[in-house]
Parts: sequence; structure tokens; C-alpha cells
Amino acid sequence: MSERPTSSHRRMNDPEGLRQRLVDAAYAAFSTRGYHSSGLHDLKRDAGVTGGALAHHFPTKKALGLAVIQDRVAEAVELTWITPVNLATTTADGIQAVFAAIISELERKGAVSGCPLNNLALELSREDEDFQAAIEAIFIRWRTAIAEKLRADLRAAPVRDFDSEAMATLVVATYSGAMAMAKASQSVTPLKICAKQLTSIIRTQTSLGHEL
Amino acid sequence: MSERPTSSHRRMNDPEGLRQRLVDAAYAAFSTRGYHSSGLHDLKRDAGVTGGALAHHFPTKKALGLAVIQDRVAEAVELTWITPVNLATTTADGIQAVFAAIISELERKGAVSGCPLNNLALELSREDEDFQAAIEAIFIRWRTAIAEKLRADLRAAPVRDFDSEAMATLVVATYSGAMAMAKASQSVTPLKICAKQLTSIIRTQTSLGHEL
DNA sequence: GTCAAAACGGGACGGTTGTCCTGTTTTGTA
DNA sequence: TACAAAACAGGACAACCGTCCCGTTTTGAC
Repeated sequence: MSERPTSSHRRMNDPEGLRQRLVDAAYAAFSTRGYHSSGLHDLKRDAGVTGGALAHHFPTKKALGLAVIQDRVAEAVELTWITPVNLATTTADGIQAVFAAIISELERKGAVSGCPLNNLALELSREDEDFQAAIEAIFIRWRTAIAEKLRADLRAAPVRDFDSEAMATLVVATYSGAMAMAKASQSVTPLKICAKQLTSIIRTQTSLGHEL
Repeated sequence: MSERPTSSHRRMNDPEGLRQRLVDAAYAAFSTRGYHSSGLHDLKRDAGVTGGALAHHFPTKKALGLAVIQDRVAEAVELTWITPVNLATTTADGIQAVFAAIISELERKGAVSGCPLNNLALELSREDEDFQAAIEAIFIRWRTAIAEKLRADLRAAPVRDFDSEAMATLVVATYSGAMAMAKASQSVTPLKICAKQLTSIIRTQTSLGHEL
């Protein structure tokens, strides 16, 4: 609760840690309440930081938002999507595992805040081109990683007329949209349905070569 | 340009027309800039309406937002999605036509503002339960209409193990997500890819019975 | 130890937001 | 014509927002 342990009012500078606390608080706030609905006043309170410190590390709110996107959102996509998919046996297995993990996490929390990347994308893409570029870069990374994994599947079991890039786009789009519907209905049902549909489609198309 | 034609300063009460102008201006602003980023000051200016008139018709901004969702957004979904799909020969044909129409419209404007329903859904669903209910109702209507059309397809050419509700969910989710990616990249490419993938999947699955 | 730069505390500031209040004008009714 | 209610004008108002400034403390290099 208190930031000054027991002794006198001695200060300990910790620029990196303070920056992390700020970006963490901002990531949590932006992901749940959105960028514009999150005031810097609340962020300072949550992070235990004064106005001077905030202004020193992030001269503008936009700079803080950019740091959230590039540091936390990009990392979140990497951790919850790209790494699990890469580690899975097949792309379909990976996607199924990712959906399952996200669904169980949402059921544990009892509320659907939506995909942080998608939330910020719709809110900020048209407002500022720096935001748009940062967000687009994450989408590209995401889609490219899935396409790469799909190509790895095909190397093991070749299939004709299968467009890995197009399928990767479909996967990212479907997940984003399913999460939007889940947020609108405050229910994981759209995610469950789309996970089943998506994995079924991929498995059918990538194993078509064996049946022919 | 001038709202007072030539004569003196005589006023003509037009409550319904004024309300329409307000909701129109709000729909345009909310769809492009978002709900929170649109100030009532600009809305009054765009609609040519004073503060007193606004407060008379909509006591709060939330009331205006609710009217936009229930009147304009619901109507937009009806006009751009449900009606064209219903009029098409098959669901796949309808979806293809809808995507094509939206894509050409976006290419004409040169900018991607995103799906109004999706934009407002992500921005307002978790903020207010009245917003959430209004938005969810539109999603349900949308998905139900597509599922109904898919069932009509199946009546003409029956197929086993085809879940119309699940496929309708996939269609809505994929479109929403594709539009989100299109907004993030300010390009119609994700829409083009997803349209092709989606129609191909539906056509394959709904004509599978003939090949077996 | 010196000293400049970085790190931080705390609050002032102007601009904007949404809401509300007090009048005035128009409209419908009798 | 009388009159009450609806429709509208116009601005006041407090609350909030993000930014900026000044002073103090800590840090690191020499």
C-alpha cells in the first residue's frame, strides 16, 4: 500500500520499473475500458506514479499508447497465439488449443473484454497513422506466422490448390470477429462455434490430398 | 447553406425532421470517429441544431447513441446484408455480392472506417448494458437471417452434417474480423480474401451431397 | 566532492466535455 | 382568442481531460 517502506522519505529512482508499471496499467486499462475512456488520472493512480514522472517517460498520451501496442499487445499476440501454434503438431491443433485456452480463461473471468489488438485497431486505426502502422505490423506478423505454419503442414502432406496466406487471413479474421461477437453477447459461444468450424475446415482441406 | 431562406426570422417547428438530422449526423460521426471521440458540439454544428433542441429530443448522449444503434445501424445491416442475401439465389451468391458491393464502395471512398456495428460493439458493449443489449440484438438478427437462408439452400439440396447456425456464425464473425483487418491495414485485401474463402467453403459444403 | 543531467513530485493551466437551466416561440386544442 | 404544452434558442455550469511548468532529489561521470 505504502511506497515508502519504513524509514525516512528517501526516494529510489527506478526509471525502468516505473515505466513498466505505467505500461502495465495502461495496457490493462486500454484493453478493458478502451483508449479514450481511460483517463491519465486513473492510470497514474493505478501505477502509483505522479504527473511529473508520467510526463518524463511519456510526453503525450499517444506515446504511452504506442508503447502499449508495441510492447504489450505485440507480446500478447506472440504468447497467446504464435508460440502455441508453432509448438503444436499441426496448425489446426494449435488453433484449437489457442481457442480452448482463451475460452477457459474467459469463463474463469466471467466477462469478455475482447481482443486487445482488435479493440485498439478499431478505436485508433483511423485516428492516427502512427497507431495504424503499429497495429498493422502486429496483424501482419500474426498472419504471416500462421501462414508459415500452414506451409509447414503442407510440406509434410502436400495438397494442391491450398492458399496458405489466404487461409491464415481467414483464421485471423474469424478469430477477431468471433471475439467481437463474444464481447457483444458477453458469451464464449461464438468462439466455440468458430473454433470448431475453423479447425474442421483446415483439417479437411489439408488432408484432402490423402483421400484423392 | 443558410437555414433561413430569405424572409424574416420566422421559425418552423419540425420535431421529426430535426430528430432525423440529429440521428443522421450522429450515425455518421459515430461510424467514422467513434462514440467517445464525437463531441456533441460537433454534432450540433453538423445537424444545424442548438443545445436546447438536442436536450429536448435526447436528454443524454446515451439516448442519442441508442437511437443511432436501433434506428440507423440496424437499418444498415438490413439493407447491406440481410436483404441482398435473401434476394440472392443461394447464400453463397448473396455473400459474394454483399462483399463485392462493400469492397467497391470502400474503393470508391478510398478509406476504410469499418463496420459501424462492429465499431460500436467493441467500444460500447462493456460500458453499458443497454448498449450491449441493443447491439447483441442486431447481431442475433443478422446471424439468424443468414442461418435461415442457409436452411433454405439445404431444402433445395439436402446435405448431411451441415450446421446452418454454426455456418452463419462463421460468416458474421469472418466478415467482422475481415473488416477489422481492412480498417487496420486501410486496404480491402482482407475482405477480398475472406469473401473468396467463405463462399468457396459454403459452396463446397452445401453441394457435398451431390458428389457423395 | 562537483556538477550537469536524468528522474521524479506536485500542481497550475486552458480547453473540452456533457448536462442543465431559463427564456422565447410555435403548435394544438377549445 | 386563450392557454397549456411542446419545440426550440442560447448560454451557464461543473467536471474532466491532457499538457506543461517549476522545484526538488537522485544518479552517474569526472
